[in-house]
Amino acid sequence: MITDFQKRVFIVARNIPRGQVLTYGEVARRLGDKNLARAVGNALNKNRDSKVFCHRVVRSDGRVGGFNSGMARKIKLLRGEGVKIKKGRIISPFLKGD
DNA sequence: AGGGTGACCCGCT
DNA sequence: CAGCGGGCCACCC
Repeated sequence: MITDFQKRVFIVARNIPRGQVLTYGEVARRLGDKNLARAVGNALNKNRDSKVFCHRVVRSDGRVGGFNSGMARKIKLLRGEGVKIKKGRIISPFLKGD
């Protein structure tokens, strides 16, 4: 059973353009509350059917974060979209590790 | 109703 | 860079 909250998270994740990433915190901000970041991860984790785009959601410190199907897979998907990942860190001007 | 969990975030040391 | 601690939230016993 998917909750209304999970639905909103899913919608935001789906709207992330290919080759681009958003942090859990940014997703939370889009939902209205910065502090939802933790709950966002929780939601994505439960939504196993949506594993297709949830890989575009990463941590604010530049690390990829987790993935229900394994983060190795997550990194592969991101690389496949042209996202640069160096030593486990995503290269993006929006993230700390740039 | 109350406590535990987790794909988090921020600040400080 | 690596820990630690506190805060926040939805969800599941």
